[in-house]
Amino acid sequence: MSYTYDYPHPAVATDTVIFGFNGKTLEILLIERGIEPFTGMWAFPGGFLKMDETAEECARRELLEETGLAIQTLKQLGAFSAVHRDPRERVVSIAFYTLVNPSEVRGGDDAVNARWFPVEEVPQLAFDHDYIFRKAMQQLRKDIHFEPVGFELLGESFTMSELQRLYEAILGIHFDRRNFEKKMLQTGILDLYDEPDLAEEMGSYHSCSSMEESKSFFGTHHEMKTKNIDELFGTMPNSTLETPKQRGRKGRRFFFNKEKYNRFKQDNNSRLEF
Amino acid sequence: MSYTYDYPHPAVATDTVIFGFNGKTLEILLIERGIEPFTGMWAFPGGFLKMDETAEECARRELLEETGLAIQTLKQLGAFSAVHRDPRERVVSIAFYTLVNPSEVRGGDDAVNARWFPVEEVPQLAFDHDYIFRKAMQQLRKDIHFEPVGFELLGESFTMSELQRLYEAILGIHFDRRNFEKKMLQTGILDLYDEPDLAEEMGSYHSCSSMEESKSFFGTHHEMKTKNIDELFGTMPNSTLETPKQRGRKGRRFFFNKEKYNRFKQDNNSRLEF
DNA sequence: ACAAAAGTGTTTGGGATACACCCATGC
DNA sequence: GCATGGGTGTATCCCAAACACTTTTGT
Repeated sequence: MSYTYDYPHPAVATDTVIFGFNGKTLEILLIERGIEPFTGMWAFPGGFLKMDETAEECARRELLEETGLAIQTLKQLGAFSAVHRDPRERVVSIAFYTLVNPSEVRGGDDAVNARWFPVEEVPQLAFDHDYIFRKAMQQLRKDIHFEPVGFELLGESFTMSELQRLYEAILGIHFDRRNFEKKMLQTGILDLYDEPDLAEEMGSYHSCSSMEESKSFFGTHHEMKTKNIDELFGTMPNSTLETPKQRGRKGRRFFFNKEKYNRFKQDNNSRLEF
Repeated sequence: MSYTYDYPHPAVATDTVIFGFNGKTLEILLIERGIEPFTGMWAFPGGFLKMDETAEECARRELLEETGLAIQTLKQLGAFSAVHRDPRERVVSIAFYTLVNPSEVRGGDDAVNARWFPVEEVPQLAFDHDYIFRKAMQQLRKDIHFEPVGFELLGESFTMSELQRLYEAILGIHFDRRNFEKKMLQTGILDLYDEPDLAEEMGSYHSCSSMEESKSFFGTHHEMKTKNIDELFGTMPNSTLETPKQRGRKGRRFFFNKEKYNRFKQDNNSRLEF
């Protein structure tokens, strides 16, 4: 079966950058390519658009097929249309990004050829995915200032320092603990989390974030270092990378109150911030 | 001649939202469709992607062909991929937006079926262009906080109140004159403009902005009102719409100092603004 | 002359920043 | 018991916001 057009048509594909946060480092989910071109290289999950689905639906479908992840929210990064970005034929890719709570995802890890990489240790990627990755990082850093994207990376509840570490990992800067907490609470979009069942909550908490698991999981690819990441993280203080133990203590837990956020959003719609 | 593929390919097109500012209102440039579908309706300039050009090159080319505008900078809005957004065939459109100094554009006005519309008076548009327009307004309002997009809408030099009216038109809010000036000057990206030749400067200034020209130009379409615009501008104070004369007085003129901006940008790269 | 816009400073309040000690927990 | 992280309050500073009168220009 073949499809004929009066004018040449490019192929249209989607690619998705999936960010995760393991309590210490920000990571992205990559798959290893099994076919040409770029066999053996790592790339973002994605695939070709079907004629009866939107780009976002396509990205969601490919994500489910390739990584087992069922994602609700995807944010569009934009279209990438360099003429020779795919050596096979002309392919325009619409890229998305999303943030997931790692605990929901660990199941997909043992899928062959799909793995999380800390953003500081991303290998060279297939196609123009290095470029897409840089754009995704920029976008994430922009968005986190205005949208509660960060909370999607954490579990249903989280401690203030988990949240702070997340912000520090994304933005690459350090905040004063007390000032950070004050500012976050002042927004009014966080509420204290009454642990519904302490054992259960702590159980899932540990299962997705203890250092032992993280270490064994990230295992052997600490030597993979690329230049583009040095550009991105050149100004990042080492502090966020040096403290090995950052989880497991008790503390007040919070949750993201969506109703309060929606009200907050309406109030702060238009303000001047050159 | 025809083109055959093993899998169905959507067509890929671009559309461009062109913002202009006439000293009082924010406008967009629309073209009237001469062919099916949506014959007679207004739409954004755009067209189909060629196989040897990027999406941005395509948008630039179509802009030149359809409106005579030679634009350097286009910002991508994103891809629009609703399955039935074009009744002819599956078309994915990559939308851009740009801001132009109206004085450079007035020449293109008399082209039949291309006209500027104040953003408050945009008619119903073809395809999903109403939606694209809303996205463009949102994006512009976001971007103006962080990027010096506004200056592209003004001439080489401008007065502080012209700049203020532009910000007020885009954001739909009112600023205190003195605070606005202080804040703008504090950024350090504006410099005083030494008029190179007073007569020449004032000449081109008047030629693109006097009220007489604006009035005759916008002439007869003040009755065109759409709901989606009411949504966007529901909270806009009437003040920006009621004062008829807002130009022509002398005053200190400024210009946008790109070198200073670049330095400013590097310094303020990462800051916390939830 | 009159109307509209340009030019100009100060005060005040709130939010951001900087900063240090004690306590609880886990090892 | 030791190390790590959790919990907590205050003083300062800077920026944003509010605010009015005089001068200049255009008609």
